[in-house]
Amino acid sequence: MATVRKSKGRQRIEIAKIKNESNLQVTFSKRRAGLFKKASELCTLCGAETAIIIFSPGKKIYSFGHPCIESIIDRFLARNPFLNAGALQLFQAHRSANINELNMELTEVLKEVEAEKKRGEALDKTTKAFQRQCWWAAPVEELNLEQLQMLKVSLEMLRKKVERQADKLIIEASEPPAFSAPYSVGAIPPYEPQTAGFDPQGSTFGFDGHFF
Amino acid sequence: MATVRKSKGRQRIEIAKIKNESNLQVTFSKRRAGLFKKASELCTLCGAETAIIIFSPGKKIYSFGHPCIESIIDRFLARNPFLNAGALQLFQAHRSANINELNMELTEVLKEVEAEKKRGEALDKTTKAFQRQCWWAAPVEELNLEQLQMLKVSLEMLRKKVERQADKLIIEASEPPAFSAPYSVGAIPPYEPQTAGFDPQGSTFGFDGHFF
DNA sequence: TAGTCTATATTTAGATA
DNA sequence: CTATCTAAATATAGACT
Repeated sequence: MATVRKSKGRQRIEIAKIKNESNLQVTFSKRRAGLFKKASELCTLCGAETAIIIFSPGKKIYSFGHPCIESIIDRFLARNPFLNAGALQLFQAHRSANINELNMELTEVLKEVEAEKKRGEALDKTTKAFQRQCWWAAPVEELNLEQLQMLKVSLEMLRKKVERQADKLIIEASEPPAFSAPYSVGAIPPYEPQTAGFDPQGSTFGFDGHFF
Repeated sequence: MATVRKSKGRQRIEIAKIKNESNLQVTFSKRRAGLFKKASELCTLCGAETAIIIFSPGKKIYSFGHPCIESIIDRFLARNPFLNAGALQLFQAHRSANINELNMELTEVLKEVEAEKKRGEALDKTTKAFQRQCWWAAPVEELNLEQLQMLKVSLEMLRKKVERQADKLIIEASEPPAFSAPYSVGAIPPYEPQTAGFDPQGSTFGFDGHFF
């Protein structure tokens, strides 16, 4: 009697965009889980520090990080301050006057910081406690003078972002605020992936995922 | 005649820190490559956007990103502005006077930005060109009013970093500056991992990889 | 969307160059 | 560190719950 084959087993698939929407979803879930597991194992086996961020096709965000995703990102950014520095300068050439003004402001601010620091406040215990905290404190441990300057560059970048966004807001009505913070998979031992739901507010968020 | 077995094949290993330094290195290389490949496949198969950052046990940095690691990180941070916000407030409580001063400065700066923007400069073509650029431009496309405020928080954070690091520099001699920018695996089709060598300058960088 | 069950495709430990 | 080879360990496509 011919017993019906339950399954043909794993089939080979071409590495190309899956067209069947349902299959795509299932494959995404399974492979995302697999990827996180592999990352977790890499961390444990080799003592590596790993961060993974995934935006699903539906724009949901999933992340993994050990020992702490933010600290890893921070260190990455600190070492990678501005790949587009050349491009920025080009941009600045078009607005150099205003930018110079802003830069002077920035210098002022930094001077203030210097001044406050020079008042000689010793590092208090609170500071130390917080340096044990996660992302924003961690990289401080590693910053040297040069990296500090990168931070300064980052500061300038942020200002530009704010500035450019402000431009945007003039010509676009802004969306209603809604925020939910993504969670990260932090520790390894109890390996357990988590999801962060963040629903883009409709098509105003319509980002096609390609910049070039 | 007994033909010598060339290999016992893949052996099961315990998922725990590999003690043999040589094995650890080899396993790290192989599994890192495997992880990047899996990530690449996930992107292609499902149209996901993925960023991976790995710090090797030797503190070298490896990264993967599609379509662009910085844009993914930026979007992650924009949605994840400050998990430690509560902790920060505690910290601020100890220095509220000074912090308030700094915040006022910040407000000033932001006001300036507002003012400049209000001069009504239309977005020029240069701006648009640059918005097609990678990380620093990309997120601007997605920022709403609320996210803009997150940026402001980030700005404050950066200032604190600078400030705290300045404190550090008082009590520690700084290392000689040396910088090399990490590369990223950007596109998928020709899958090809890359390495970024960044040698920490000796034990002053001695970071044990754990914050807690 | 998340599990379960096959049967097979892929990855990779260990040895070696 | 990178590459290759082998055989065994894992991951996972497809079908179903």
